[in-house]
Amino acid sequence: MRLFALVDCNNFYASCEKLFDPRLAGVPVVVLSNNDGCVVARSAEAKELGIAMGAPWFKIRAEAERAGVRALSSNYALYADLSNRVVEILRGFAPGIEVYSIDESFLDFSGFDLLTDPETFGAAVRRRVAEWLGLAVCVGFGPTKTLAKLANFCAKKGLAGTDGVCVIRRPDSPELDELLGRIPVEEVWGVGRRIAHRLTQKGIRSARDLRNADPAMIRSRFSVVLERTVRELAGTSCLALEEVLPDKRQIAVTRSFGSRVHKIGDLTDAIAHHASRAAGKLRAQNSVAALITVFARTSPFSDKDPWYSGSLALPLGEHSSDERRIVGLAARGVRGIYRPGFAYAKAGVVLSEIVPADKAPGDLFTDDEARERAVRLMSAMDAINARFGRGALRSAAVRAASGPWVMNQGSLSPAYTTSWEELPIARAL
DNA sequence: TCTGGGGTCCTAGGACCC
DNA sequence: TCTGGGGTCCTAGGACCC
Repeated sequence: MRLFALVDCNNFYASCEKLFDPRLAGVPVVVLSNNDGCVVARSAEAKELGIAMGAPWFKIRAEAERAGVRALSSNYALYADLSNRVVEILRGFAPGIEVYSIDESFLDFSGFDLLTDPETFGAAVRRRVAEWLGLAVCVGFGPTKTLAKLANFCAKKGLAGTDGVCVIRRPDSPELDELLGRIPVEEVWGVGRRIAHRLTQKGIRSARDLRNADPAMIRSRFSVVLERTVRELAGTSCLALEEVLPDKRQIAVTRSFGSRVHKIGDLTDAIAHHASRAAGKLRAQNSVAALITVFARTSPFSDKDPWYSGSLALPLGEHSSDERRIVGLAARGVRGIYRPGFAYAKAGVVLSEIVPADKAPGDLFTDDEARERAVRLMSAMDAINARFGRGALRSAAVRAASGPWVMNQGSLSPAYTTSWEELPIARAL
């Protein structure tokens, strides 16, 4: 019998913020996306107030602040560090773990004796994360990943199970049948808005309806992906635990600007910055890329400003992760996409045709010695920046972050756990 | 004034091959 | 009059996830 668990942190970003700021206890808290654009996380109190996920902050700000809501800029240094700590704790519980997202992990207990029932085990996981980190998690167990995810949903919503733990043991039990009947089909993992709409038109409204659908029909009318979801709901495990996350095949760094950009110089600064970040991510996974795409666009929301979107794919000539090549080419590419007279709202850099550095095809004209020197230079640069901070040593094309393109972060909390200067201080009263 | 960012997978269709 | 069969590769677009 296979057994998966999905562990998911409650209101993760909002909980991380509350962890270090006692003034936020009991206060409705929302965390905003980059540029303080949209609500991407809400504390229980904020959900209670009916604040919607994804709501543009500028639209709801006045009303939310009247209701006492505190809004914070996203602090990814903090969330990533706490996420790693949660994962370390979970590793102590499970023989296999897949880190599925910053706040969710799948654990695989297939063929493993839990020594106790899953309910007790799940409670132990919750207790340890709460004691060691002060964060609340919910745990869902199921014979497939899709059912574990569903069990987690039920635990979170209090639909089944108790105290944040829900166990789906047998895919064919009458209790599960009843439960699935109460869950709308769009809550099933892999069913988004579009597919939910099409399914509903066919009379498939609940998770039970979807489980009972004919897999062959689903495959022909929808896709093989949805067919797998149907089979997983019925208890046949189709999705394996992916313990090692594969190298990225595409690396993107894109940002909305803090305010509109009009000048090519500012646009070039932004793109050079993003290219540098992307190249750093590329080297961090020990890969090289052959293609850079740069793009810039105006706001899709504005009725009065004319709309424009330009992008350009630039071959690097040979696979590379050399900061100088990537930043230089991206910055030159800006000349190809910039059109004067537009109010640019967003720009980005995408690296693709990525392969591991040791698998990069060479060609007759490759200067192996120069290439080797570049590799050593990049390692030295990355080592220096790791020690002295990002941007301590950089290409001259990457200027200090200033200008209209720099993103808004009106209310950024300290990097409590990753910077000596920002460690929280406890004082006796 | 102000609306996020970063990914993956699958499919259909076109171009091309013998 | 009558016009095959089988395949690969690539790209764009659509869908999903957090």
